[in-house]
Amino acid sequence: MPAECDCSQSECRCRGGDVRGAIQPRILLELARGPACGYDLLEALKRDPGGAEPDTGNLYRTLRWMEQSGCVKSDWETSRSGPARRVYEITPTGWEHLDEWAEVLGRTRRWLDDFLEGYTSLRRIYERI
Amino acid sequence: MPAECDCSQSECRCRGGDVRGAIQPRILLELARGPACGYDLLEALKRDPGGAEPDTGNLYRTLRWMEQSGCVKSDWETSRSGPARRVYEITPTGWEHLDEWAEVLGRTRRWLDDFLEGYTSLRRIYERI
DNA sequence: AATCCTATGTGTAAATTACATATATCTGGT
DNA sequence: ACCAGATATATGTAATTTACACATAGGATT
Repeated sequence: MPAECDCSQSECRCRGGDVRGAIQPRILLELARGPACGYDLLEALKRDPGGAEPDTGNLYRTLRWMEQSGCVKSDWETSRSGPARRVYEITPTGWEHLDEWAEVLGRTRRWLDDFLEGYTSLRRIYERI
Repeated sequence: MPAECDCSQSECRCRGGDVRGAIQPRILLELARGPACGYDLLEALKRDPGGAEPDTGNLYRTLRWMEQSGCVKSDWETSRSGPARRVYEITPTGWEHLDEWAEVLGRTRRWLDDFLEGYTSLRRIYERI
């Protein structure tokens, strides 16, 4: 059983149920709303209801990788007070990738629909016993 | 971008989009339909539309672990012709876990709904530019 | 001057997933 | 009789992903 399982065994495989590699589409969708720096994204993803808590290290590394692959581009912003911020924005390539992610995630949702439907009907049968 | 990406770079993070740890609930749901051995489950999961190709090694290991944790129980079946089969069936504990998985997966689906809705509306705005 | 919030990053352990391989039984064809 | 192929279970480990810990630095507040 996932996430909220409290059996603190090291062999417990009570994790999962969330979407793998979701940090990328989440970043892209956030940037689709407008430019943001890593810290902004971190805060935004924390607020995202139902979404997994983002990991700082992975977020910044993913952003650098996404820049290399052309999904986002960044510029240093020093005008504000406080430490310099690397502000990211989504590129046309990023939009393409977001489109592809949306397709894949649509398929995932359909699979979940089927699974949950199957579950519900089998559960009804089981209850009758 | 996920799954179907063909950029054969080793650093390409074009994977993901599927549900993490899904092999467990998939096994439980299959066993909820009736008893089955590992090979049966393998075939069933292959047929499952939209579901990821199951991995032989992980399937058998997961089954053994699930038996240890009480979700399933098994008996050797030697009556049939061919190699002996270890036939699994779901236990009441397994049903409880399946219920928990269904809850978690329901939340994942809601998150996907929100994501895809956000995507669709932002995409519409982007197109207009 | 100490502490907190903002901000970006690196290092690496732990967990998961993917791939390769080993073993054994039976069936059907040549 | 022998070989290929389907059935069936399992182990070993490489590759990848995720999680956790830590380092650094500017500026504001107390």
